[in-house]
Amino acid sequence: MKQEKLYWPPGVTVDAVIFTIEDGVLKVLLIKRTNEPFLGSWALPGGFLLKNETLERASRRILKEKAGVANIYFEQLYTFDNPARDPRGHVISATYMALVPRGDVKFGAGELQSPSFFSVNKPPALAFDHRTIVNYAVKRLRAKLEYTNVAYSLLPKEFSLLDLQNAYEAILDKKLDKRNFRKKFDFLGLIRPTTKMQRGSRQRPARLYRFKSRTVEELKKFF
Amino acid sequence: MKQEKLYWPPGVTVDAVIFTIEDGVLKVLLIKRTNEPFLGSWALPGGFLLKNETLERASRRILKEKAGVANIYFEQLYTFDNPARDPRGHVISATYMALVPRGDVKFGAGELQSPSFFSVNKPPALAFDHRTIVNYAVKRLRAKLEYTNVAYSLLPKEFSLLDLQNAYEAILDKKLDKRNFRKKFDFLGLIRPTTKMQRGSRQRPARLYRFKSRTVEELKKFF
DNA sequence: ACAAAAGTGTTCGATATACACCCATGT
DNA sequence: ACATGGGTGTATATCGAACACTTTTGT
Repeated sequence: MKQEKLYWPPGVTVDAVIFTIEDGVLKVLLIKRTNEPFLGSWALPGGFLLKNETLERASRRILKEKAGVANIYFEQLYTFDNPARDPRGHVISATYMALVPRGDVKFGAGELQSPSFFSVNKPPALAFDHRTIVNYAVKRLRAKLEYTNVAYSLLPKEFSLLDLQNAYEAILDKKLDKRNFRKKFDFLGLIRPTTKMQRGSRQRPARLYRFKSRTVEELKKFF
Repeated sequence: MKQEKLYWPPGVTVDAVIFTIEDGVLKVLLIKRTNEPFLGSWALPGGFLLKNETLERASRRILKEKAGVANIYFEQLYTFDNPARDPRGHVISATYMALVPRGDVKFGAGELQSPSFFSVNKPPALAFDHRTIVNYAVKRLRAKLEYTNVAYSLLPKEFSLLDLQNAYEAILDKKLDKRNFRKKFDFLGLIRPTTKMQRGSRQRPARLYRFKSRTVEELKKFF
């Protein structure tokens, strides 16, 4: 190919927006950068592709390294390539969104980057264009919640109906009516009651439920 | 950074799925490849990024070169990087979807790649993973049609209600009820009648309408 | 007994769907 | 006159939203 000289491969990174629900709040996993640029800033976990690594494999690697989780729900979001996004030059970032139950996360023992979850409502200042990326991810997650069953991937295997409703309320950022919420899930048939009850609270124990399917399904409508 | 040697920038290309409506059918622009690999196959217009070119700039360049259009609606779709998608090696492709009124398209005069529109329902065999990309784009376009006013970008400035309905039917691939369709648009208030009537048919002339806004707007619901 | 969350139905308004006939024009 | 698409309303079904009290448990 004659024009070979014109091709100029930009750097390719992957950044992961890892969401969880903690204390009834939607949170995102951030790490403290130990390299320039933006040394010391909070940022999304991510990095350059390794040799011959695909975008998806790189995302899985990051999920494993930073959050100790595998085989969870994740999907590609968008590829950001604003020329000003990286002071080092032309670096494009393919971004992924992952959803994890808080209890499944195990931060690496010798992790120097102090990975922590932050509320998406009051996050610290972020490196690069990561604030934009988080906002985009939240928007996508909201949309997804309305026409799929992805909520299963944020909750433990067994959960009360209030847990479920709290997750929806945290993500959609609005109050929902308890009776209508339960009616909707009843109608959708996505979850199944177990025989177990929630333990350790000092109120009436709630029945625990499970999602019938732990793979993504699209629904007609939702909320 | 110590791990520099591990970074291996893959090639980065852009491919454009350019849709239009012609003869009441949803069509996609394809070119005949004049280079290896897949020499002689039909493919989406696209190519490697030029030096310092952003993904979006590259998409605009391709739109201009292959379809002679600028300032039209387009959006990023997805970044494909299946390792088997390109026989030359690790090449990732950021894909864009563009919507153009058929009448606005001007194929380049000395164009060797015979750009032509093909129905998305019976397309020829396509190079690389372009069939997958087209299917993905159709799905996105359908979804978009249901909660935005993007239809404006597929139609000429002035159009009859039947033109509009035909566009929706072509994309959604189902028949719609004429009265309900008009009622919906009436309710949504997206279009405005002009004083002009359609000329040159041998039936009763239809009133011509315009979209009130030719920028993308999100709606609550749609079809 | 009391505090706290669990659990449970009905009414009403809005929206979606189904459906058929007369009109205006060109040939 | 006739063929062709242009244009118009109503009735029903479905879905979403609003709303409050009794029950069960732990302390």
